[in-house]
Amino acid sequence: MSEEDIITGEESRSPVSFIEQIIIDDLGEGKNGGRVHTRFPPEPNGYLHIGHAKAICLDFGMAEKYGGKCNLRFDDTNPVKEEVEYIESIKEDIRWLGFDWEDREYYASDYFGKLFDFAIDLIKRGLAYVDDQPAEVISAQKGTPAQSGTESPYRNRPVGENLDLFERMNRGDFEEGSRVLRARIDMTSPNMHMRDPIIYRIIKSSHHRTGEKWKVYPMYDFAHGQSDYFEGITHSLCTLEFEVHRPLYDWLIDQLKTGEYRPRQIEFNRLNLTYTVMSKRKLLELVQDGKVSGWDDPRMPTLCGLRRRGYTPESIRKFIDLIGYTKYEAINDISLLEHAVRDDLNLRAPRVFGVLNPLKVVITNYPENMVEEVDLINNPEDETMGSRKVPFSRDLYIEQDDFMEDPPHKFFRLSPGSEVRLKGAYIIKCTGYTKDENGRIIEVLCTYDPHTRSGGHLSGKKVKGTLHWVSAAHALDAEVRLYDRLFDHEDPSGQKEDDYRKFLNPDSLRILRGCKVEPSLKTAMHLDKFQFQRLGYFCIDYDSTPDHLVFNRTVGLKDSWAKMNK
RNA sequence: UGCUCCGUGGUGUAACUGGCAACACGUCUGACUCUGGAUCAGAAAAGUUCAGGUUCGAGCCCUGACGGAGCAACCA
Repeated sequence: MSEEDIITGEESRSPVSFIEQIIIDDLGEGKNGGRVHTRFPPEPNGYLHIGHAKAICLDFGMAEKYGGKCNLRFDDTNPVKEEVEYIESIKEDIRWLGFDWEDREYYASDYFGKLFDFAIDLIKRGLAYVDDQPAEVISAQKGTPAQSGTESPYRNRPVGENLDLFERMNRGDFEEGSRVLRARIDMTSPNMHMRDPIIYRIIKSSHHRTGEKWKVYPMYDFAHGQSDYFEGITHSLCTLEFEVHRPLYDWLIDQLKTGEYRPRQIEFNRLNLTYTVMSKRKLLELVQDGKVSGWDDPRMPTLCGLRRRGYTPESIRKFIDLIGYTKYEAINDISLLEHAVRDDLNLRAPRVFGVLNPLKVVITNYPENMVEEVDLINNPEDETMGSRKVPFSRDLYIEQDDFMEDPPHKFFRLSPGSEVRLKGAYIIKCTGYTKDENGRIIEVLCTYDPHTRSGGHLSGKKVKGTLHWVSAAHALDAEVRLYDRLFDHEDPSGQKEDDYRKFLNPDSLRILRGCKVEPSLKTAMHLDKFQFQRLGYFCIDYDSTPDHLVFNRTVGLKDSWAKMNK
């Protein structure tokens, strides 16, 4: 595509989001010198989740696509809620997703000085004043959305007094909560945010970067737009709930700007997923209440949780690409996310044999001490991934579900008298089985046909089913963690009467021990991803060691047999 | 009861300055298969919240209803 095509978007028919269209139009009009500069502004008070990924992909994605830049800016204006701990995790997650802010790592706190000066300037221009009233009184005077507010008795305080008071607020002369600085706008505005919003409050906690230097800290509205302005941001993309803040954003920019350049705030819908909660507060509660093992519990929608679950950055980006950006709230089906990982892992995850619920199979006519190495394709979707050798012997394990004593009509697997293919090896026939004193089947007896080995001259023989298996003597023991959706209600937070915690799924984690996996997995590393053939995609958990393998199930394979039986 | 934003198959999104409502997920068939996966072929599924209006023609423009979301933190 030529540069012209990129700007007009005429080359590709693929539809663009309304935001991208705005960018294209702005570029076309030559606004802001034809620059595109975005920013991703997390508050360091929690871990990033997949909703943030939606913002990250937009912020970095638009910059990348239109030859611009995207800054990383920590919105650290509230020292009582923010912690350094989160900063590293946020950076790690953005990098993991595949984005790079280069040297542009900024902090709103970098601008505290300029912000303070701007506040002084507003005071001097009669556009800000110090209010001595307590929070409850100020709040009451704000009115309600349907009822206009009333003016503070301090609203017309002389400039000199405001200047003096504000300086002393910052010096620490006053207690927290005793005074605030307010912008002097319009108490009768139908927009609550324009009713003389508080722009500075006194906080005496130590700040993670500026220490004890400041005793007053700017509010979000007084920091965000100005930070955008200081950084030369052109498109400030945020979620829908900030829509009503936009008039204030613009008002402040109007007071600040000196030339033609101005940043523009545009809002898009946040990401909601079925069967999950997305608010930082709720995620924090789940962690603190021990409902999950931590921020990176594989059931969490956090990026670190998804990573541990076995999701790839590509699959997350693909998913976000699929759902789009609009101006109305939606709730996205988690099955689309699951589709995105399957689709990605299908192409890149090597296939292996793993038996979750082992059932012993003895091939009675197979020589007792013989071991054959059978050759197995690592990935039928990608022959460059080669093949591997897997040991085959007389005593094997297959999946318990793959044998039925008294099978229903369309059961293609093993049952008395039936024949199945052991994938990559032989066709076997079930000749009997034994039960324990409780009537549970503990062993299945089979015979094999030596001519049916894969690649052999009778290997073309048709059988209905193909099973995965492991050689009992060679198999490795493993623990497998099966995850299901954390909530059993589609929209756990949307139920007015019920707390979301009421919908926690009691079976969201099932731990299987004594699983058997093929020996090649001995050397697998943390987060390595595999397809356990016929079962699903699994990855190695952080808890795993070579002597105690632990797998997380990322997502199951589509299972039309299971569906038939529902 | 105020202001702002928004209503398109079950779900998420498309439809360029009005021109036969399209794609994906999901669902259901069938084919193929040494993964009941993948792949392939096909089907069902909305007439665009409703009512008027403008127009040869409206999902798109106008009016009015109805419905949903957001806004009353010294949070972001």
